Amino acid sequence: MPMRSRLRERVAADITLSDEPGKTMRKWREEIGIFQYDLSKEMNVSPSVISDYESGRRPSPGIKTVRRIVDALMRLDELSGGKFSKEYEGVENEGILDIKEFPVGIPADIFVKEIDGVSVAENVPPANNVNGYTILDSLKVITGMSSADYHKIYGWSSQRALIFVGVKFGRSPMVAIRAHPLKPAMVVYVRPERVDPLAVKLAELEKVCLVRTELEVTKLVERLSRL
Amino acid sequence: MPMRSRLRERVAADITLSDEPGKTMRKWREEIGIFQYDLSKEMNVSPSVISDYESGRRPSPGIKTVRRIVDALMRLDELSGGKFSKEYEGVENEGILDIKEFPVGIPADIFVKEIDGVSVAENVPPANNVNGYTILDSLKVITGMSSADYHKIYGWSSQRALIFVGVKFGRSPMVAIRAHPLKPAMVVYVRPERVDPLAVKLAELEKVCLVRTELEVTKLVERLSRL
DNA sequence: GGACATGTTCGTTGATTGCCGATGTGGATT
DNA sequence: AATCCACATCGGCAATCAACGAACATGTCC
Repeated sequence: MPMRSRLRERVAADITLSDEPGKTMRKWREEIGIFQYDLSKEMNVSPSVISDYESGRRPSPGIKTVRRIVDALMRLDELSGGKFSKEYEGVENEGILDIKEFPVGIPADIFVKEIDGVSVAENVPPANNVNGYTILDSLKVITGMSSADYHKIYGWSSQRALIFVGVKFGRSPMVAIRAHPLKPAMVVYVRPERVDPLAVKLAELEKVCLVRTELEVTKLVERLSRL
Repeated sequence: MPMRSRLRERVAADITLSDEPGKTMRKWREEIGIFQYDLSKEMNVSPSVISDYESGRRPSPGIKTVRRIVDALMRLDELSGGKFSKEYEGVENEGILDIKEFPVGIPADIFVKEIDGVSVAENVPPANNVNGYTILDSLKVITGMSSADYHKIYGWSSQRALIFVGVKFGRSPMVAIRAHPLKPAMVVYVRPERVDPLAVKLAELEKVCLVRTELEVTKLVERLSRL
């Protein structure tokens, strides 16, 4: 239900961090092109409430209020054809199949259980929390990504699971991880042919926990999306 | 003073939009790796305050509070070597020299005055507000940018000023604008040799106001940064 | 002038926040 | 068992927010 668009986040951050949140709220309302009245009706409040915020009488609204406002703005934009939200979709990257952040961290063991995962490396301290995941086409990542783009894999949190599909033995992904300065909390191989002992050794060296799963990718995405 | 990093915005949005802001706050504090105590000292409050938020007793903190927390987190990360904030800098794009959003919209006429601009096109309704600007190297934009990346120029608001440097007659930039579905509110040419009448005509057709300035780029950036 | 449309200002009321300090807890360490 | 450490819990008070509705201001279009 809580749709996660970049626009939504951007507007929320802009208001939250503004010195004059009221004026920032107004900026976005006007940019989207709706009236105080309509916004207030969408939120089920009286129009004066909007005006009070925008004119600065309430200089530090609660985040619940900000959220209601942002979501109302998004809905109204959607109704009028979503001219706005559609403009702000990011460009997709070839090798990255999916990338998400969790609003709250998830304990590693629960994450593993949820994807029917089996731990492969042993000498790894039980990872704490997983804050997000990235699903990668391992071939495309290795062949087709410029080194400058590598950090994109890590999204907003390095404490994440990197999920590789199209893995044969799992050597190259671990080598790539070894080479990169940022380390994930967890690496997942989806239906690998088998797992090379070297990959395991590298995982232990880097202290990332290495997991394999036999789930299909589609199934995997579905499971992850209801976390 | 208010530093504008992508990480900062991301954390702010994440907390503001979270169903459980407390848990989200905790997620980030732990990810950065600091204790409640240290965070509280950085904010000059007692440690129980942090705990109260994180444990959810205060489910809708004001944005002033969120801001203080986020900024304290950023400062603490900076102190410990900025491991975090540095990871999240975006990749630079060749043709884009600078791109910023204003927290509140700025009336177009004030914007023009601020950069010693002179209006060139006439039959254009006085633009409303300018919400941000992008400074572009006109040559590189035309030769070196893939069409998929074009939307990046518009950042977060299409109601913005596109500022072109390295302009000869100003034909190609206007042609490019004509071709693209998104239109800026204003186009600025920095020290053009002269302005082609066709460029003016296109500007009038597209209803974007066209401005020239004789300011140096460095000077321009400086002026814009204190808006 | 009159009738809308859009937005502002303000007094008020109840709910919630912001903050503190004291006290409690569960786990390491010694 | 004694002592930290990191954090949770709670009562309580002042400050602020959330929301309403009525009155007020400006435009602008007959």
